[in-house]
Amino acid sequence: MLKNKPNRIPRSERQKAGWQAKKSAMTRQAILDAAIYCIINHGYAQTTTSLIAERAAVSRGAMTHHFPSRSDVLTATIKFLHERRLQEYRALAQEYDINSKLTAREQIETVVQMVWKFVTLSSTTAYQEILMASRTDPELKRALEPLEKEFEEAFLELVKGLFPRWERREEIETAHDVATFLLTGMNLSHMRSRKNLRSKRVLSSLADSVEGLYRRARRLDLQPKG
Amino acid sequence: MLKNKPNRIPRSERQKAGWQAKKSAMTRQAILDAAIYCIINHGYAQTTTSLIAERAAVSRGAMTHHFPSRSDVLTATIKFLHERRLQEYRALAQEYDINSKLTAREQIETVVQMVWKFVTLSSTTAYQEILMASRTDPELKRALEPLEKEFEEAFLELVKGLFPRWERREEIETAHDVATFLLTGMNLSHMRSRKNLRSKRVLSSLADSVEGLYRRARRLDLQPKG
DNA sequence: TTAGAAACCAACAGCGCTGTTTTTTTATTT
DNA sequence: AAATAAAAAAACAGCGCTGTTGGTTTCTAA
Repeated sequence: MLKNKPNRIPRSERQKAGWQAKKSAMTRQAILDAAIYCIINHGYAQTTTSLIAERAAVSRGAMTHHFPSRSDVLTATIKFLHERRLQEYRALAQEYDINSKLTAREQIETVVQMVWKFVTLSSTTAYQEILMASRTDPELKRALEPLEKEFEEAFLELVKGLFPRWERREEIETAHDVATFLLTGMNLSHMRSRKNLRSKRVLSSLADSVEGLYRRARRLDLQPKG
Repeated sequence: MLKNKPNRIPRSERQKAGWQAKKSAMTRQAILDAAIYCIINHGYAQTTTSLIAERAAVSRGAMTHHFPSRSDVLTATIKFLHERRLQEYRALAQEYDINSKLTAREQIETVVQMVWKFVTLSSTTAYQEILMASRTDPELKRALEPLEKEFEEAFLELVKGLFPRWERREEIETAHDVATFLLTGMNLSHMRSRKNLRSKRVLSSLADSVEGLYRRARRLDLQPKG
């Protein structure tokens, strides 16, 4: 949804130099936001050009001007989503800042909460829609591949930054993999019965796993000739 | 693909009583098989009626006779898939039969392998396509809900059958949840680097988790006043 | 063997989506 | 202020998918 429709912007603003470029960027952004909205609320396959344009409050023709074809919009959208997810993750890492006075266990539980929060974000839903679609869409797959790789690396780096005393790459990477896979899988499952109870137990078991990996890493760090 | 095209069946067979019913069941089955094939190879959204009919080597009109609308085919397909998945799981449970001479750890590793095998089956891929589509398709969601519930229960029952000595419901259910969520998530992730190494480590960590839950359950079983 | 039912097939009409073309509006530059 | 460029809008044509209709073949039962 285009929050600042150009014709609603005061004349003073609209006469400044560079206004056209600003306006263009605005509608471009509105289109990308709308595309993500549609992917989340209607699914990837149902995200048609008309639907995006309508949501962005832009004519389809205007959209064509910025993105000649449907796949152009969607390619740009996945790149934008990629950036947004990185940004959201960094924000979460700050929000769930690990207080150094916490015990190792408490720190781990905090990070598990954080990853869970991230995995249940709507931008993750959008990503999963795209990931699933890419399985049977070669063009999308090609566009997504480098982003996946980059995201994986950035994600791991961030987690490592959260545990500065956790030096061994092997265990922290495994812990990270276990956490994301488990929480992603849990998020996708509907758990049609006793959802709260079960998810609580799963989260606790996950913290146990990570703690086990952490202890092993500490042990091997202190006594490197294992 | 209709393997036994009616006109290729010998006259002797075709003159038996009840032949028409048999033929009808055959094409119905061919349609359902084709639908699953299409969902796996083209994705849920791209699974059109024409595509299914073509794959099943049946005219679209014939298909209409069995399933008046697209959603009729797909509803029948998810029910069929549901049965097939239960059946495949039972088959795996037999194939990976737990030898009672194995240690607890070995038994656990075997079951982890089994669940991994199940999760990477193509029928699971089909299921995930449907699950994902159901998120934004209310009709599909309604049709899927009871099946999900039933499958969850049956799945848990089967796992419990594999560990007769593991009595406490709480831990075995958690172990089951952890295993399926983790393996589902891993299967969905592409792991763009060092896939083999990482997945091996994740599997081993999963076995550790399950083992931990198992040991706790044994402890609490033997000493019930904890 | 024949009437009627079941299964199957082909063709059509309506609809929505995409991509293109044409026209109009808005901004920039000299 | 006029010329040019950029942005936005509207209209159109082609295509594939769905559901429907009318007709043909194949089976069953009297």
